[in-house]
Amino acid sequence: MRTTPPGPDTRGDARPESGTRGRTRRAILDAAAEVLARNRRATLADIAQAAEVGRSTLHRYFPDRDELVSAAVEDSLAHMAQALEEAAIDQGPALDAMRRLATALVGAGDRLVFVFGDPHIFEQLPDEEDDPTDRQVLALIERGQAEGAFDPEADPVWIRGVLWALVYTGAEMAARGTMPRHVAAANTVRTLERGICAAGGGGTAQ
Amino acid sequence: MRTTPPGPDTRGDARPESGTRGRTRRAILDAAAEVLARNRRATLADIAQAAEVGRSTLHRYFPDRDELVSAAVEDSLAHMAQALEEAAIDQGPALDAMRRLATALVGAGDRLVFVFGDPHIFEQLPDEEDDPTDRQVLALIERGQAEGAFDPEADPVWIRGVLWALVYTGAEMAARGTMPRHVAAANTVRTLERGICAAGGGGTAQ
DNA sequence: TCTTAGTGGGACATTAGTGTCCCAAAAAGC
DNA sequence: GCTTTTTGGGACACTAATGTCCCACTAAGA
Repeated sequence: MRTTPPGPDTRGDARPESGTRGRTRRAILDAAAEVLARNRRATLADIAQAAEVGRSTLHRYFPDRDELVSAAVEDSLAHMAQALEEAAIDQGPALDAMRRLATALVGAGDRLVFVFGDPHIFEQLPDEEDDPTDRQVLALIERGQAEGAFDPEADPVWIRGVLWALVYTGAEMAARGTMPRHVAAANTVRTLERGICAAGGGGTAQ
Repeated sequence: MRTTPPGPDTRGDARPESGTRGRTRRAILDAAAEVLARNRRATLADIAQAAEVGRSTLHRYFPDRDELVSAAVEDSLAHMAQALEEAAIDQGPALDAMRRLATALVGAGDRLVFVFGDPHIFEQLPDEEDDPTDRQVLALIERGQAEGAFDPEADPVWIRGVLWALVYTGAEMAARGTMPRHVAAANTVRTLERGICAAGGGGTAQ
């Protein structure tokens, strides 16, 4: 007599990820971010197909759509958090830190587009204030302003918005194949630093 | 005996928009852009409700979802085209033209978010190359580079991407109430001109 | 090799969204 | 005022998407 039904073993947290299961879960989450980034109305069947997984397998891992989306969001945020971790943005000059950050985030590609491309998802993120990733970014911005590296007159919240928007643009262009990733990253950094104007007479700011 | 069924009169193009019908159509298109900008999975019922219109009325104007979306996209593009027209971006110094353009577009708000926020919609726009709006924007960028106002080393396509991204950010913040519209527009222009760095030591490009 | 975990796919039931039709009532236009 | 247009809502059929279950098959691991 079998006591446990087939399918992924969810009881307890003892085994975090057993080989096969881990890989399947990965594949599904990756596919979800990729597919949903491009089409918010994609069906579960679309996602399963992209993950090269049966639709029933997908349901085995994520009982319903909401759970899948939540998990994919969480996973994507984790990816970004790790990219941010590796960029060590609390170290060195703020300008350099920002460069590392932008480069790292452009590399996060689809996941960025997925999470921030959909206002609906975006709005119901675990309170912005509480998100450690966001805190770190804001901290960097404020540090940069204090150091005199970033525009002191601009609202930090605005700068954060700009940062995400430009990184998003870079990630999107890279994902779309408009330009190779490293070029996109370089452009992002360059634009962050000087806008789109020529070196000399650019900022005739009021 | 009545020969014409109730509902909007679509025969011929004689009468472009009879008062009531025009207003209803407007309301639906506005609501569609607004609602879809915030939630791509919104249902027709959601849109009808936002437009303060019965679901059957909505169907009367737009037989199916695809037609509604197409019409809403077209309408939004028309709005932007008009904003662009009013900005007269082919006149005066490129820098000034860009300021006018950015300001005008931030004002387009939801419509911008609607059209450019969804890669799925965005990708199936009438060939980018053929879109006159886009041509004008690219022309402005190239003119700006020729005039020495815009960064001559940056790819015009990249600059266009940046322009849309920052305008989008401004529009979103205004729509979300984070800051009043005119502040958002000012921030957009300022960032376009000088990035996020302080005036003096900013662009230590590479 | 043998056992077990994990999978794919088919066959459903259920639901949510879509699209159609009709009719009484409200609004617009005269 | 009266006529015509337009509307909202209900009832409906239809479809796509979701979620559940089962079973045979395969890959992984002892």
